[in-house]
Amino acid sequence: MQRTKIKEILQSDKCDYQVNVKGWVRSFRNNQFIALNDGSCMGNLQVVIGLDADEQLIKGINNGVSISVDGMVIASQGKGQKVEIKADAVTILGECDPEKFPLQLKNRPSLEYLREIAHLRFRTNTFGAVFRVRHTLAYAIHKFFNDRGFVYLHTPIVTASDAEGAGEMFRVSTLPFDNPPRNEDGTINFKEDFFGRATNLTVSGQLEAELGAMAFSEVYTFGPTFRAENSNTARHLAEFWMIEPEVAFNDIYDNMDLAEDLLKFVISYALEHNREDLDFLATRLADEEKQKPMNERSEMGLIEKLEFVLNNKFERITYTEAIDILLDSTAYKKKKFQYDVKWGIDMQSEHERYLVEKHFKKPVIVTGYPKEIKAFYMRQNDDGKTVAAMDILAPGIGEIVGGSQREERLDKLTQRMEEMHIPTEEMYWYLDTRRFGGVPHAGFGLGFERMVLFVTGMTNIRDVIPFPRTPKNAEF
RNA sequence: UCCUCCUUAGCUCAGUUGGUUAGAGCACAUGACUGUUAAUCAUGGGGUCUCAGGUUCAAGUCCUGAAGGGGGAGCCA
Repeated sequence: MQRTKIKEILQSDKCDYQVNVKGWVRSFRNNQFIALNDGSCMGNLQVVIGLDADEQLIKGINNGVSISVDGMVIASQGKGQKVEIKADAVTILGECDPEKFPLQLKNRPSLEYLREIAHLRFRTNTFGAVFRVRHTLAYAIHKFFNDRGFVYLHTPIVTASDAEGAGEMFRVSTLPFDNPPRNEDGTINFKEDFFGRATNLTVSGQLEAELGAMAFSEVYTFGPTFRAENSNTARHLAEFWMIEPEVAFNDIYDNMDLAEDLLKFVISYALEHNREDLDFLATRLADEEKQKPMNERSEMGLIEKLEFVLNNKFERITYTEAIDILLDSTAYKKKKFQYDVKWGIDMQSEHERYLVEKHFKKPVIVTGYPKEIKAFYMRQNDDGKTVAAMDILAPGIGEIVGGSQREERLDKLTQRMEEMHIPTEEMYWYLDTRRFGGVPHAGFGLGFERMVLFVTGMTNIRDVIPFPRTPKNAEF
């Protein structure tokens, strides 16, 4: 008999039909009631075993065991669920030694502990919900761009350029570590390496995406990104996923609209398709908040927050306005900021948090940053001081999107590259787009895990990627 | 990388001013009960108190160092 997904059975009120279900035992009560979960949804299906069941079978049914059940879906006699399965036959597919099974759900294992057994944590309610939502968000991103006629461009994972200066890179090499070929001056001879040159894992697909946009008009990338920074925070990973749309003929304002539309679309898509998971995560978050002192609790629940974001326009301010707001704040006047505020600084996270969480209390798009603190490819504004950059700051997360209108004027671009000591000869392929039919264009990078954090209400980025890679940690 | 806190049973955590045999809940085993919802009740087994030194008559408790983890910061998405 073909397997029926538990989600399908729980979603319908239909009764009195024969099914087969397979899944993992979450709890076994009273030698009679199995709570069975197959990952298709949050809820467990109650499987009822007759009291006359085989003793060996009953002994074998522990938490974590995988089973196959044939039986009749009936209206439940007990409270707590509409339907249940009266089992005719139960087969144990894979046993699970309860003495050794590290996942004991009744102990409410901590997120930190579950991170150490990340290969088993999918079998918990929290991580089940998180990764179903993560899937939905990934799908919604592709749907959003596909519906708008974007081409999904696969930019390379292995790259030779270190142009963007986005951070420390992981070297890709097949040279022997202990005895690499050397040049006469003692430096390593990468001409003998696999690619015939020094190569690294990508830190961004943007530059390549720009090339695609100069032909397809609108493209996006969605792939893994690698930063070898020694960052030990709840917001950083060495391997993370990034979405980078790049659109020809767009200016910075179109770019802001696109980013805001994208974020709102994927949030609404998740609310629509993963409501049960999000409700669970909202409850989990509310429980966690109860542990905190009053003044640290957030004013809104998770669902409320997501709906608020959907229903309100993101605040749009310039960097100069942002600095003025900070200078005018009581926090600044009472010297609450650890770092000083003045025009030209790269805003610290305490400043960004003030703007987003205290002043505006919603996502804020900041534009027009000083050119000194931004990348070479950003379009220079007429004031000669600022560039057409935009960062979207989200409450609780900080920078979730970073983007800009790109400098399409060849002379201005090469001049800026020279000022910042970026080799223009090596970057000929990038500059060619400005030489041969270049157009104004804009794009941004959206950190996927940061978005998953925002939507799920989780607080540590290591809990929203299946197998986190961070300094000193590449287990599993 | 910096600051700060933590590490006690398989898990979550108590452990008093340094003082005899380190406790609880859950999990596990055995038995009872059987429409349960983190089932319940009884009984039982389970400890290199993270590791290495040190102070002391005596260290889970105090000191030094190391490892791992949390929170905050920097870098950023």
